[in-house]
Amino acid sequence: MNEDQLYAMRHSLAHIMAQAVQHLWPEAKFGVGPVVENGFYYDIDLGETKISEADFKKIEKEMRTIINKDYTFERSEKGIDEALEWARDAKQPYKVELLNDLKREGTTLASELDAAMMGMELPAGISGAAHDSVKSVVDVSFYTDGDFTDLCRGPHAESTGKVGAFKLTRVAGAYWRGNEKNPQMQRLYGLAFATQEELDNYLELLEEAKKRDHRVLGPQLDIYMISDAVGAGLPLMMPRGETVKDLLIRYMRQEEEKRDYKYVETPVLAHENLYERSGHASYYSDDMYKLKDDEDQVFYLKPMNCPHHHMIYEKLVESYRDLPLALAETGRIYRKELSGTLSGLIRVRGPISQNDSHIYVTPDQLKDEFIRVLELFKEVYDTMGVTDYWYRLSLPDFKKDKYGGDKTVWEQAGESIRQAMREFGAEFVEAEGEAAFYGPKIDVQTRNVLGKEDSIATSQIDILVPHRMDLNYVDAHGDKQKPLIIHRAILGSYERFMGFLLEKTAGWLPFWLAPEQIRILTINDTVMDYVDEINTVLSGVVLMKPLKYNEVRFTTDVRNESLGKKIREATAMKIPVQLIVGPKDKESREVSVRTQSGEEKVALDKLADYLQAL
RNA sequence: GCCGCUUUAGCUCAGUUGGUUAGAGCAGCUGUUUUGUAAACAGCAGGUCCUGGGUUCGAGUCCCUGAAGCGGCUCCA
Repeated sequence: MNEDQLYAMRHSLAHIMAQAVQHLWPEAKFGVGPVVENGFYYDIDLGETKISEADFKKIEKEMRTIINKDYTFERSEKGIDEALEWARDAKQPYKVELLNDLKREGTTLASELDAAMMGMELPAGISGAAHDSVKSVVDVSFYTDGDFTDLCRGPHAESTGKVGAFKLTRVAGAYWRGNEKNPQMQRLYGLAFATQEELDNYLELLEEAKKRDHRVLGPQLDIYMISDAVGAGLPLMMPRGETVKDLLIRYMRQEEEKRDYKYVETPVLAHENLYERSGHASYYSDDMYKLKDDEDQVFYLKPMNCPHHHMIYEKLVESYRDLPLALAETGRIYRKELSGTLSGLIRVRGPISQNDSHIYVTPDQLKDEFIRVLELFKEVYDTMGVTDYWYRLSLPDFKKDKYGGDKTVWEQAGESIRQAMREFGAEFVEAEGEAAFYGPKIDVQTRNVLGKEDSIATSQIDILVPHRMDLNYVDAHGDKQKPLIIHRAILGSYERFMGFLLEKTAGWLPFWLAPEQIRILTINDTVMDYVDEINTVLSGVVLMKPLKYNEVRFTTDVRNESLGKKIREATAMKIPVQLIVGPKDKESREVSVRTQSGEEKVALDKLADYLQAL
């Protein structure tokens, strides 16, 4: 089965599901029902009636009945006014709304998703997403199977009998047309594959992915914990987690200082005036933790480090000769995230320890400095073993009023980044409407264990705040100029990156980062004196790559337990190097090294070299 | 924040239509065992059934609050 057939099949299942729902709840009002990765969904408004997972059996049964009847999917076309009449007769207000928008604007504006659902007949060469160019829609298409007709562009499977294997997976709330102010509909999700076997395989994959989830692994490996007493979204780094985080911080600082970044530290609080001056207050004051002191002064817990750094810029920079200037900080920030968005280490309220830096440049330094940032991205990600990522160039969508300032400056900045990316040879996609309010940006995108796209880091151009905050330098002609700012976070936040790394490695962090790198497992207590010798050797091992002066971290398990049990426990804690020591090893002055890749004997006097090479 | 689901021992989970002292495995403790590449054996101990209300002769179980977690939506400087 090819991709197109699979698409048609999944899309047909969306119709069949809607049809089944209509049989069970005739008052159902339908929104849109597109194909998504691995399946489909349909948005349904049932008023007060709530569908729960307990209803899935019933719906699936009805779907099977429809499938067994093997109705043909028949396509028909109607003029737009005729279509509107149909939607009104069928008491489908959401379809009426979509058709009205189609008639008026040539598109449904809300998103490309909606356009894909319409039976739009577009003039040749114009895609559904090109809002501005399409102004009239003449005909729309419908598909009918049995007693169910839906506005739809298609294509569909030949008949309801030819739709492969499916399973309803969940129901969720979803705002009509993605707008919080609109009513919330019930979104029914289903998985669909060509065969039952493929569906089963996918379900198994989901189970496997769960085991790699950093929210499971993190607490299991004593990396971090969440305590109800402390609060939601406020993870506590445990000793092992703090070890990893500190190593990451030290490594980044090493790499950044090599490249002439200047480290600073700024307070976690700031007076409200700072955010009013920077312009952040008007965008984000609802999302900042506000504190009032006894003298009625208002402070915020800092939700970003930028304005603080700009104050240091003001003090340090007078002339173009002072540029570029890169200020860096492990900035601890706090954000009042909505409770429903919190998730493990990936989305927290704080602390978010940012690997943050602001690089102040003249306009003609912008491109080269941006390339240097891209080089650092590559260097760091290569070291971390992160290879499956791509860049997203996020540009403004001027139809949103979020984007202020001079349009040509935005365009120039966007073009500089594009140039830099091309010169550097980075692969990237462009996304309209994803820019920050102060400038275009690139995001580093990857996929999590479930295949869902996620940002792990960002690099942004700030073209607005230097004007807002009146940041200046004097150029070669003695004239006052505004700098541009590259705002970048290579590892994003250290917490988030740790979550990402745990999932990517399934908990098997690279040797240099493992909180407990080595565990000595004894076979019996006749080798205690030899264990002391090994301890002495390990105490002298200091790793030099990729982080310099990284003292080796090891423990000893001399408990009165079987070797098998000691191995089992050490492996459960994902300890990369297990040294098994028994009478035979003592005799031959070796250790038995057990790693994920196998077992080998290493002579005690070669052990230090062996570890350096890992 | 919104919609749906979930919350029982340190961990993973059982717990029938509301009915005596709420169960299991692992972990823990005590004893025996000195072990060669993923769980030695036996015994013991361990629980405000998420919080606060309510219905009932009786609530882990039913109803209402709230909290936290999960899946989405919205948001993400």
